[in-house]
Formats: sequence, C-alpha cells, structure tokens
Amino acid sequence: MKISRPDKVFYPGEGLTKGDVVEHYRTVAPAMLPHLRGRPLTLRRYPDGIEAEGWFQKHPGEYFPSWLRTVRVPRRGGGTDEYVVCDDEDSLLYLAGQATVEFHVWLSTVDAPEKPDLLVLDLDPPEGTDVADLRTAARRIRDHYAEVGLAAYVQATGGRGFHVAAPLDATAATDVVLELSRALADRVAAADPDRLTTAQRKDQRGDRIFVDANRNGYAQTFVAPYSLRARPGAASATPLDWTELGKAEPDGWGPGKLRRRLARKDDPWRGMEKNAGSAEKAWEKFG
DNA sequence: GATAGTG
DNA sequence: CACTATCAACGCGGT
DNA sequence: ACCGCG
Ligand SMILES: [Mn+2]
Ligand SMILES: [Mn+2]
Repeated sequence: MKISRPDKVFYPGEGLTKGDVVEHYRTVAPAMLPHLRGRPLTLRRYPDGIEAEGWFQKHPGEYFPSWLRTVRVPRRGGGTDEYVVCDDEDSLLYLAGQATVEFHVWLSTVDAPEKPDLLVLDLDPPEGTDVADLRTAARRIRDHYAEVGLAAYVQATGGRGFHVAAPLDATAATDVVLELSRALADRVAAADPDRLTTAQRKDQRGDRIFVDANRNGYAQTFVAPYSLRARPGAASATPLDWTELGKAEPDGWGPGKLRRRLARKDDPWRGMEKNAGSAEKAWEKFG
C-alpha cells in the first residue's frame, strides 16, 4: 500500500505522523478487522491533521479504487445509499492512507442491514464527571443486560466515555432493538436519576451522564474497536475485560500502551457473536 | 486527499 | 507550474 | 422543514 506524505504530522501534541496512523492500523488489524467485516462504515478524515478541518464521510469517493468493497443499502425515507465496507487489511490501510483517523461502524451487517447484531448503550459524561461514576454506570448497564438475557461487553471509547455492547442474533428489526435499548437506558437512568439521564437535549441533562441509546437507530454507528480517536493523546477505542474496568480511563490507551496490550492479550471482544442473545426474548424478560 | 479550474 | 476552490453524513424526536 | 444532538 502506497502512502502519500507519511511524514505529515497528524497529532502535533504527540508528534505522531500520518505514517504512524497507518502503522497503528497495520498493528491492530488482526484484532480490529473482525469488528469491521461486513459493516457499512463512516469514516472520519483529517487530511491536515486532527487540529485542522475534518469531516464525516459515509459514501465512497468517486476516485476510490474499484477493489475497495462498496455496498448499496436502503436509505430511511426511500432510495439507497452507497457505503464503504472494510473486510481486509489492504482496505484498512488504504482508508488510513486517505487520512481516515476514526472508523465508525454500523450495528448491523450488509447481509441484513435492518437486523442489528449488536445493541450498544453509550455513556456520555459532561465535563468534570468522576470516572468512578462512569464505571458504576457501565456495570449497572451490564447487570440490566444480564436480567434480560443479554451478554455485555465494554470498551473504553478513547474519548470521554464507555460503550456497553450486547451481541444479538440479528432476528429482530432495527426499530425493535432501538425501542429495547431505550427501555434499558430509561430503566438504568431511572435507578440513579441524580447521576444519569436519557434526555437528548443538553439543557435538560444538568450535570448528569447521558445514557445514549440513539446509536441503535438505523444507519447509526459507534466507534469501532481499536479505532484511533482524533483527539489529543491519540487514544484508541479499546475493548476491556470487566475486571479491568475498575482501573480503566476512557482515553487510557494511547498507541504505545495499546500496542503492548495487544502483544500480551487477546481481544476481549473476540468471539462475542457466540454469545448472541435475542432482542425479542429480552423484551419478554424486560416485563 | 483528490480533482478541476485559473493565472 | 503554483495556487485556489470545492467536495466529502445520517437518523430521530421535537417544534 | 428546520433544529439539536451524537
Ligand atoms: Mn487538503
Ligand atoms: Mn459517546
């Protein structure tokens, strides 16, 4: 894979270059690709580095090479949209060479775009939140998943929060999963209303952590495991064992720490699909 | 980042 | 040639 | 249809 301008600085604070970004993705590819395969992508590109202008890109550029996989999926409200899908290392490195710093993925795959195989609740803390409160909220989400028969997997987002994901058997429709995720979020927030909220509007959240279920809507995305974040520190989204959460920071895994981690430890999310649960049965147990 | 257009 | 302009998302709820 | 939000 030919990379233009590998010495261009992308993270001024860390002195990381575009070449370093590509090397990150080469390193994480074995752990990351299983979480990308078959999923429409949203790219977050920063061709002049993370402190310059960046943008979300969902549709393939006209000039993207023909060997890159693209897929047409229905658009809500009619018609179709074309998306990039990254199934292999060459594609990952090509997209990194296009200055894609962040990779975001759908919660369903192209084979069944309207049947999510993941449910995700996203914890978005306001400035100044105690990380202990964030960890407690993540564990409570895990416990509520367990009550309805769903397995829970946590990742540090590399930004300011955590995600708690549940693998699904991809039999329920998007809108059913969205409603289930909202019901779970509301239940978690109602149990600790001083610290948690599901209010979409910022002016109604106060000082509380936003338990965000909106990631479960059609064509919505969450940051892919092992994606870099376009923020100072160059942390990555990092799947964790629950036993690690007690000492975890959302942006705790920069490039060096992540590389050492992957050399030492399996992807905690590897094989998660084998624990897929049913959204329909979860609804029944929800009561 | 890549392309098309201008001087 | 150097330089500049232009482009690169979506869904959902509320109003 | 537009806004706020992620
Ligand atoms: Mn540029
Ligand atoms: Mn978030």
